[in-house]
Amino acid sequence: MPSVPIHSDFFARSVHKVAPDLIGARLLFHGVGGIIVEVEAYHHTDPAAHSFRGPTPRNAAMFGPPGFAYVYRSYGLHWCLNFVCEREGSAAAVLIRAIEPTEGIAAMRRRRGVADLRLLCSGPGRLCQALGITGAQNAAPLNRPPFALGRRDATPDIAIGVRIGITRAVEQPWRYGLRGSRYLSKPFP
DNA sequence: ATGAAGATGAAT
DNA sequence: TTCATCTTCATC
Repeated sequence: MPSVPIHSDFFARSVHKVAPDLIGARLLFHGVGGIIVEVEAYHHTDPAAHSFRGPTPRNAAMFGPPGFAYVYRSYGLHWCLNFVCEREGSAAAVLIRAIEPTEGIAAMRRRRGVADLRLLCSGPGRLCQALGITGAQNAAPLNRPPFALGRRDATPDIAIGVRIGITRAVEQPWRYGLRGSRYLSKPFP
């Protein structure tokens, strides 16, 4: 169902351009997924970014070329999915924080152990569990299976806000969401 | 070698 | 608000 596929060039731009452009796009993994409704932008100049203090084994994918996944383990038990952006070495990425489930809902419910649509993918850890994404997908290319990304057809109403769970970084409007969506991890002000 | 913090989520 | 759960990275 991904209409027009998203290719690597899409990600070879400023992370602050890519992030809002991802709202409304379709993300599938093995045919399971939905519409991206919430993301956050991270740049290596940002103290909250994993890449801020230079390359490490964990963040290596962030320093690689755009159009690849950066998956990391959070709090020892959750996986979080990012899309690497900008030129190789720029170490910028967009954290995918929430999607609206549209495909493979039965599989998502099985993996998550809950039925409520709103609890399936409303959060970075939740959506990885629902789609079956793990560290095995770190550094995987986004432009070919099992990933499938589709462009949005119309520009949605995008809400802008500060990021979730970030206390040390400068307060900047680097969180983007589909305004009014019921599938956000947290509401926008 | 050691420890503190962490881009979270679920339960209380 | 608490806690589960454990990797990562900085520091000693």
